[in-house]
Amino acid sequence: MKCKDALALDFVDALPPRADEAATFLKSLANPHRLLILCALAQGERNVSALIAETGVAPTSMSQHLSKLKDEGVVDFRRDHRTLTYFISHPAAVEIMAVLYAHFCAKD
Amino acid sequence: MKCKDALALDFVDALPPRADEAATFLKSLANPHRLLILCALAQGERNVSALIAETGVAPTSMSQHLSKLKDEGVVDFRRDHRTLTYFISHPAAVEIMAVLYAHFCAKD
DNA sequence: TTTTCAATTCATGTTTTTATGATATGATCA
DNA sequence: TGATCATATCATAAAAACATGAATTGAAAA
Repeated sequence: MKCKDALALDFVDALPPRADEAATFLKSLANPHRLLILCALAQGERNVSALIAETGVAPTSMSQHLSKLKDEGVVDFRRDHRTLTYFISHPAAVEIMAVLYAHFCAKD
Repeated sequence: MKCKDALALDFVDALPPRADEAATFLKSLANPHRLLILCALAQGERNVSALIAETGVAPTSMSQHLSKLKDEGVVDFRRDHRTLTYFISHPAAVEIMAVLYAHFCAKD
């Protein structure tokens, strides 16, 4: 039995009871602007102004996206002087981005 | 430099141009019913009736979810007699479920 | 060839997501 | 303490997602 098969059988049983939770988490990543934000944060922590400049997302929209990511535990922030510095706080987010990278960018 | 760091720097550059595509794909997984469907299909191919019985999702809703998964290339089907047999056709879907399993089920 | 059955499509209403402009907070600097 | 700057919240509208019942398709069996 291959490792991959064992894994498949495993999560097939364990995931359904957590489907709501898992779907809510996935949904918090499933937006192009939030992926851009997370790509920026994957390079290192950033304050909101830097994220706005780097991604082109409008300020109000940025606040809402960050708020949603924070609610879901994907990011967190710390206050630095007058600015808020955000960073990725959920390792699964990075792992999922790695899967997306492997399948949407590294194919060729 | 660790492998993880190299990966991070890599997808940070390559993913943004594909953010729309990647987000659309993630969105197609980001629903509790569709996760249930995919967990069932991860065990092996299934026809629609079996999926309905196994997941408790209503027929019309099932059709719509399968249609969305098919549009995004996550599943495909083949016609067997009078029934349609669906199966997972996108390896990234399984990889993402594995990440969800690892973080939402295998913590304890 | 008529009926049956698996599955889809249609039509509709509800909820959720997203964007945007205006306003508010709250820390800092003059 | 009054102005300024970073960021968040409010209010609203438009778009997308989701669920459900009714009608439809199309292959197979009677």
